[in-house]
Amino acid sequence: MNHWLMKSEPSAFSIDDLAASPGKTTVWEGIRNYQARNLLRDEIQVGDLAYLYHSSCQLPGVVGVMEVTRGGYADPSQFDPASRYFDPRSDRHAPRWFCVDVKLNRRLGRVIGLQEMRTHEPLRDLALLQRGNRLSVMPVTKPEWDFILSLE
DNA sequence: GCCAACGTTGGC
DNA sequence: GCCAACGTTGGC
Repeated sequence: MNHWLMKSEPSAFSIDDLAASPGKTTVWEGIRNYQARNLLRDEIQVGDLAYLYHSSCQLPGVVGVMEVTRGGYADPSQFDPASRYFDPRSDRHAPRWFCVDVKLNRRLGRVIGLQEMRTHEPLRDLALLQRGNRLSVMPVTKPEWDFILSLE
């Protein structure tokens, strides 16, 4: 089993949205970055766990744990002209973008903030904290995962 | 709202 | 294939 961190702007999709429908599966759609796409398509599998990270908000940080309920499949929104994620250049027979399904495992007791994480030596190599990182889906090692949980 | 750091696009 | 222009992300 692998561990991940997925970013979302809470104004678009937040932990509250996930918590509003317990047990419900959510399509993690709209990722339009090739590096993240490759992770969604090739690496992320059913049973993997992912931290939900709130970005571009008052207190950026990790807010919850999600579980992957379906591995990479063609992101339906790329074919939907009504979707903000529509991509007219994508071909149904060779989809350009992929998504996964997730459900909320649990909300953390508090936000593990970005600045707080920066102060901890065991998180020195955390992908999220590297300079200029803009990936919206990124790997988290098991030790990093456990350390972040220990901060709760 | 600012701006640094990217990624993407497109002319050549 | 290079690279300038442009668009986006995301912390502050």
